[in-house]
Amino acid sequence: MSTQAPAPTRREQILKEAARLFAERGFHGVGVDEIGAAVGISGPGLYRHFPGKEAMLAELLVGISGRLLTGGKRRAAEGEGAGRAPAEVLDSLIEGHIDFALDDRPLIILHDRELDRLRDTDRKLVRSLQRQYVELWVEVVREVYPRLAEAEARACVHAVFGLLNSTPHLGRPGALPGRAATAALLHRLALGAFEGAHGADGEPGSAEAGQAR
Amino acid sequence: MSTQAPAPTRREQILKEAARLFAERGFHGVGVDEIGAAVGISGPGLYRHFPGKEAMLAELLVGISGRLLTGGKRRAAEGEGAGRAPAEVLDSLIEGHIDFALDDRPLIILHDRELDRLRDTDRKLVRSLQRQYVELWVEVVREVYPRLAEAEARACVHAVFGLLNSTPHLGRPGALPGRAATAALLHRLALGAFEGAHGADGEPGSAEAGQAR
DNA sequence: CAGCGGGGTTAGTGGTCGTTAACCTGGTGG
DNA sequence: CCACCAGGTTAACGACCACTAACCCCGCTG
Repeated sequence: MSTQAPAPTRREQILKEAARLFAERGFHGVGVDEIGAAVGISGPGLYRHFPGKEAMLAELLVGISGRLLTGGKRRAAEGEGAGRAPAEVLDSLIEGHIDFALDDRPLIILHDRELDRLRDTDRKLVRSLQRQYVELWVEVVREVYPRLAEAEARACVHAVFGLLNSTPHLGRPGALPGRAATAALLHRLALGAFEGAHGADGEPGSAEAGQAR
Repeated sequence: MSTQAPAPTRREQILKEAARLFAERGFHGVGVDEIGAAVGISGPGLYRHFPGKEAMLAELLVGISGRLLTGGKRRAAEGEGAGRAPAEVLDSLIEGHIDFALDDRPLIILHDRELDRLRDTDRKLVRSLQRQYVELWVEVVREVYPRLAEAEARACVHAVFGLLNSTPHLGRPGALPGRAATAALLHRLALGAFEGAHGADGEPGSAEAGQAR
């Protein structure tokens, strides 16, 4: 474990504090002086590490989107390589996303809150990564719940993301017993949501309109 | 229906456009000139209607928090007055929240995104309204799913709010067939989530730790 | 020991933004 | 006809803020 955290570099410190501050007060609500102060240097010293304030946000958002996607891809590949059932792969995806949501709360917040503050090129990259991540989920979900049309499945995935990403809101008094219990509860909630969506098809006549691909 | 929309007053126009802009670009990302331009007047003309930019945000957030709470109270009272089962009351709460989420997307976004930009007094008021709304749900949820400890139920409610409030994210191509289908899907997702949380108690030994009150 | 470059510092600088001031106008009641 | 007032306008002010410039220090390496 000592190789995992070999004294964080200054860049990493800055990114971590910037993420926290951006999540707390919004991108426009935080000044570079505050970010600098949070890591012990002051103001324009940040420009020795980043070309600008927006570059920090970009790196944060690209980073988390990329890590989510690669993590998801790895889990999907593990399931496909072995003969694992799709339901197990979905379990694994859910677990991975919960880990992110619980361990990187500020990033989860930024991830769907400050995307529009990026330059076009960065924003497109992040959106592309996010879209791939969603489509990864959609494929797995449709294997597990084949009665869901593609559009329905996508809506379900977005909704479950909203559910899993709600962790920031329940952090106030450390309400839940512990991390493991919270993770287990979120897992059950997510699975239940998919089950519920799959259960009855709601209005008949709306489902078969969505062609498979 | 003509009495419902008797030509929107200027104040209402301003609030509506301000909500849209705040939701799109964040409170700090929108200038008063843009808000004014969105309603056909320009810049400081807004100060004939509001004492300042923050007052607009405050009115928006207090408004939606209040409407959510009063709507929830009404639905709970209707269920209690008649001999309705708690499950029906929960259905009604879910339906009401979905209506808000689908009809007032910008406000739903602001509601959990820009709360910290308010003055202390306003923020406390909004938080109080939000807390009462959550507690209303928690009570109903615990009647329907009595095996949930209070803290668990509260976490579930927050998570389901996250789920229902995810509607902004799926709006891109009008993915789902129509409003009714989307609402039905969200309803099934929410109910399924509660069912999933209630299903197996996860780790035994963690549940009975949470005292009822 | 020279030099040099990574990583700081403080002092501007230009631009944006919320807010105020001063002024205008068209309708309305006495 | 006059006073007034709700609801605008433009101009300006002051604060803030991202970013740049100029300078500095110190641990290397040759």
